[in-house]
Amino acid sequence: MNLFADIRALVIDALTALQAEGHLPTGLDFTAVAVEPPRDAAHGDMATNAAMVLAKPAAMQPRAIAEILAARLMADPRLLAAVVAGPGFLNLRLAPAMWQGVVRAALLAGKDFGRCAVGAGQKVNVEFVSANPTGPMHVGHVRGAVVGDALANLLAFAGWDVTREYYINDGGAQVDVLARSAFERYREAHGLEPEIREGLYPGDYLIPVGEALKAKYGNTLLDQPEAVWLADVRDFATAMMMEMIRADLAALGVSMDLYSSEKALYGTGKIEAAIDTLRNMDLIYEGTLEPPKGQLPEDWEPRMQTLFRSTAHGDDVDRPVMKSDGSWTYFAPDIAYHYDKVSRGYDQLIDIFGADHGGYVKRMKAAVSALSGGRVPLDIKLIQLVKLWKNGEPFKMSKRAGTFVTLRDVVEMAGADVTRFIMLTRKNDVALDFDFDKVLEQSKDNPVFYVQYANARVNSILRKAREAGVNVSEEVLAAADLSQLAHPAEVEVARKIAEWPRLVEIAARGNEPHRVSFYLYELASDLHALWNRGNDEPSLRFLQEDTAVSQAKIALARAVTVVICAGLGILGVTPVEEMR
RNA sequence: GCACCCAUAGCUCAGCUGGAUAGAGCGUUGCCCUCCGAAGGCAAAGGUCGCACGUUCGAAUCGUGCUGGGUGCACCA
Repeated sequence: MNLFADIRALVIDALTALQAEGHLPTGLDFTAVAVEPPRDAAHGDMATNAAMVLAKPAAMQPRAIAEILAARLMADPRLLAAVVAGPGFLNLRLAPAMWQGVVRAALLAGKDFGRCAVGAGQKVNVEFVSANPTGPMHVGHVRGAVVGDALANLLAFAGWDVTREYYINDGGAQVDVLARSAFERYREAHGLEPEIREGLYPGDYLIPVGEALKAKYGNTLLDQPEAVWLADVRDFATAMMMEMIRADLAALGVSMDLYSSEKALYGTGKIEAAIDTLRNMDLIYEGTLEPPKGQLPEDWEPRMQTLFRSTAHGDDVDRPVMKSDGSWTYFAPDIAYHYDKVSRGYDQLIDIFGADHGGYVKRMKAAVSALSGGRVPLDIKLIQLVKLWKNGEPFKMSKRAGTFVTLRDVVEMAGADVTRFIMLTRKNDVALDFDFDKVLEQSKDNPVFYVQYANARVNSILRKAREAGVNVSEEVLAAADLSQLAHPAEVEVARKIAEWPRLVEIAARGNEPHRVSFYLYELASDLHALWNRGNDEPSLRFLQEDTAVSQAKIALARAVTVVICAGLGILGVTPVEEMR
């Protein structure tokens, strides 16, 4: 249930009735009519802008519309008051039973409270992480992994049919470098001195790969030329790297539905087919690009290449799909890969990229726009950098890799739950500070702690209630006499709970999982505030002499954790039942 | 030179696809623990929403042009 949607429907009904009675002209478009929480709670429970957005098309004064709408709405028992305010706002005061109904609805729905169908079962593909299979995942990947995973959870919760996908970049030059690096470790495994030349991957994580190569091939590759072993070693090493990456993702609580391989596109005609499709639309041509404006690169020279006319779909310049030597650019298999996703019947594609891929956005959107005939929208989320801090200074060194901080370093130091939550406390296109000292602190400054603490407090209430012999089973709480919850401080909490389904919709529509984190923090604050008021006003404490009253108050608290658990579930964070 | 992102309180940041007097935390200041729910609570001060035009009943939000910061910019992946 979404109380805001319910009340909006009520407003629309009233407007329609007013039309039928001739008080409003017919043919009005109601899509802009909104029912929202007012910024200031003193204005009421909900506010509608109906009169203002309809004033012009109806050729009436906004306040006049608001007046007749208010009179009409007052006939409904669900509303206590409808007051015209300001330029034509209509402030609505809901009957207490409405808020109590929200609490009950939350208890009955449990972990599914807020689940909705705005996605309408549409198929959406979320591609994220897609780290090169050349080493362990590092900090730079963590945020993208968390955002992608949480977004996928969110969309699924809001009624989309979600596929999580990882695109393995195993077709380019970097996996050849990996193979050469691994080969040196293979030689090392045979007691030879490895030659980690400039440009090879120096990390220790390749030592086990060398050992494994030895176990598989013995010494048969030792003195062979690269041409003999490159392909085999490359496949072998890539597979091992992917094992490691899967384990890294698992440590962060991320699992993929599908791993797609770039290499698998080569030699199958898929790239050719995708390019041909574009060619048939007259979007592929042989040509020469203009030199870049401004400072000219030293070695610039005009080159005849195969180009994609991405400018026809919003890009700034056309982009090469084939190099002058006849091999594909990186863009070509990417086009084929996205064509493949489109062909698989997705209604919507989402790519989660690092911020350094900003220059890639327009061409990728152009390709998808062309290949899907404009049918499939592609949303690309660019993930800004995470800056790590420890002891008041930037944290750069990894004990494991020596050079870069790995995902494992972060998860081991902060824990997967804390890492995930903090990574979702900023919108994706803003840089994020991750301070190991602060995220582990047990204080109000730390949003993870604060939300978990709220959950733990409620669990402690439930425990105490049971000890006191109060029945707080799900059934009893859901059936409690909630008319006891009349105090403004309690209604405030119920009001926040009522916002949850609406927030899910907004966050899902905008592909913005970070909204969930902020909402949970606010909800936790409201619960803590109510708890604190119990210090001064014993009547607001959750445990009362009267069992029925206790049950009503505990039902409210329990509803808070229902929402916290649902929200944390979307974030992929485990709720904590007890603080230690 | 071009493209994309960012700019909101002293600091770190929210801000609901255009709504009312722009919010929260930290910090600052002032109150509140002999006891019953203080790993705290209550209250106050603090803003030309980077700047300038424009769109309209109404702009932090949309458009244009600037300023400042970040990122990326020919066959690299």
